[in-house]
Amino acid sequence: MARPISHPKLQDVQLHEIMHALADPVRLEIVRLAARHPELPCNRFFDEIPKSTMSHHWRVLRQAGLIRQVGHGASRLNSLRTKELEERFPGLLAFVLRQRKTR
Amino acid sequence: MARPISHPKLQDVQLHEIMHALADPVRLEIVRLAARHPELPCNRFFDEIPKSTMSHHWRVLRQAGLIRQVGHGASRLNSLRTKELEERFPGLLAFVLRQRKTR
DNA sequence: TCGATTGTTCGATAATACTCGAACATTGGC
DNA sequence: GCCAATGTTCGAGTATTATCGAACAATCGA
Repeated sequence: MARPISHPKLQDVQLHEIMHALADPVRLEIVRLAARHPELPCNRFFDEIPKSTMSHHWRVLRQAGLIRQVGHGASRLNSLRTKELEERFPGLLAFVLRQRKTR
Repeated sequence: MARPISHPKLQDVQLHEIMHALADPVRLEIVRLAARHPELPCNRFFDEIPKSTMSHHWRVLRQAGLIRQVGHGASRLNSLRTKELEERFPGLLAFVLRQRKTR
């Protein structure tokens, strides 16, 4: 059986933890792609980055409460926790997604 | 004479750098206090934190473009770069200041 | 000029984070 | 069962960051 994937309650997530998760260009790009591509597998669009590195970034985002991972076959489908984030950090996603990709 | 204090142009600041500067509870608190107290000296309200540590945090915020420091006597007065930030990262300050102090 | 105030800089230490290869685990198809 | 696909975990190496005392610099008032 697949082990359960643990996600924090957003109520327990502090703002500085969110900021830390977003303080990396790759993770910002992941968030932007996840916004455009619901149920995004972990390695799509990131062929040049080793999968262990990607796994690390996904875990940081998950532990910060930004994304939710659901096992689906051999894959994990990643989705932004849009609604929950809006309740806990209103305006956060809108702000991040409004920004252009960092040069 | 006082050496000039260097501040980045906000156009050169990238989002992940802003996020990194805000990924620390002390610095978030500094920003919130700076919003309420324009021209805030570096060590006011932070008696329990060593001044060298505070100096470090102020520098991080300054280099990320979040605050501007102006020499004033033996002090440095710190102010949020509110207007410039709103142009470069619209909604950022509003978002941060909307959040409660992290528990 | 002396002393108090304010803050920076330097150096050391500890902690944390990023990257990535290798090995392992899980799943689904054949 | 075997294999390919997907992703995690582990460990190591590197880099960045946080913290803080001590020494230094600048300013102002007496």
